[in-house]
Amino acid sequence: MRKLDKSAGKRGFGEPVLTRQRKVVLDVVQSGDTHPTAGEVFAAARKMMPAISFATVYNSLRYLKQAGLVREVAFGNGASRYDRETDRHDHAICSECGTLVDFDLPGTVELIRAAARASRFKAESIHLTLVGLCPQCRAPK
Amino acid sequence: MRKLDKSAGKRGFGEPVLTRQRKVVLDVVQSGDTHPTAGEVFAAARKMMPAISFATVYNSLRYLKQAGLVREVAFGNGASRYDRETDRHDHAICSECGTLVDFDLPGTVELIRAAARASRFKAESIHLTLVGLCPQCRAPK
DNA sequence: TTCACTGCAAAACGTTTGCAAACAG
DNA sequence: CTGTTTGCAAACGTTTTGCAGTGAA
Repeated sequence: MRKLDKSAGKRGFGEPVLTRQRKVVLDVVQSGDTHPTAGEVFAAARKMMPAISFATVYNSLRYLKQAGLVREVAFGNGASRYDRETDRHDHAICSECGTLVDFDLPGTVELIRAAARASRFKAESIHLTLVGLCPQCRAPK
Repeated sequence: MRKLDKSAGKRGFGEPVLTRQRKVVLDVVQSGDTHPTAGEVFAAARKMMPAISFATVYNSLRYLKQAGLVREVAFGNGASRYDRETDRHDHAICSECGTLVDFDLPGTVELIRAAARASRFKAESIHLTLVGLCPQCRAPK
């Protein structure tokens, strides 16, 4: 799925244009398995490039997302979080500490088919989120 | 009318109260199988009670949600939508027209167990959302 | 030069909150 | 009378946008 470039016709063959700032933003998202919010990405990016602006971080995240280099995880109406893992996967969020982790559930092909049947939709993607207690928070104190 | 849950701890005594405005808001949410946004609820509520304010609609929705009478469906960072169906169920959202429908997927007990195992979380609830084309949008015009 | 990208500030959007007045018990 | 709820407006957090200036092909 190389679905880049929605408007800027000129550019070569759908190759992502990684400017310095976009590279910084990408590095931040990829440099850990946390799922930073845009604000957190901004703070981290600023340490590498003090002049970068909030808008550029947002623009970059949007660009990287549509370029398929990061994934946005929008959960509730709070701040979106950004995920370096771009393949299909599921999320678990801790109801106590807010930790968000990726995991992979086998059998999603079957799942998506069952969901499509039950909803009568033509399936494009399926999103599965588990809410519960993360290993740390479930541990007895 | 249903018995309300008073276990909400915070307030000392006093039954949860369905005031006129809360009743109107509840009626709006329950009077269709659409999943209105807070703004849409506000618009509809105004027709029944022209003096009702935006803040009251929000406050009422929050109240009704925690009283277990409506369910909030927060999807992405857009506006939350409100669902009269309070039992566990899944959602399908149309990528073309935005239609949101409820459906029920059998086997979610097994699913939640598998997800808990894969994530090592202690499961509380699981949310499954299918993105695709609704029956209308998939149909040839 | 050209054209996309950056940075800034301000707008947009959905939601919450502070407060005085209205109201229910 | 006491405590809750309302309505208003203003504040809030997140994201987008308008626009002038920058910088790379």
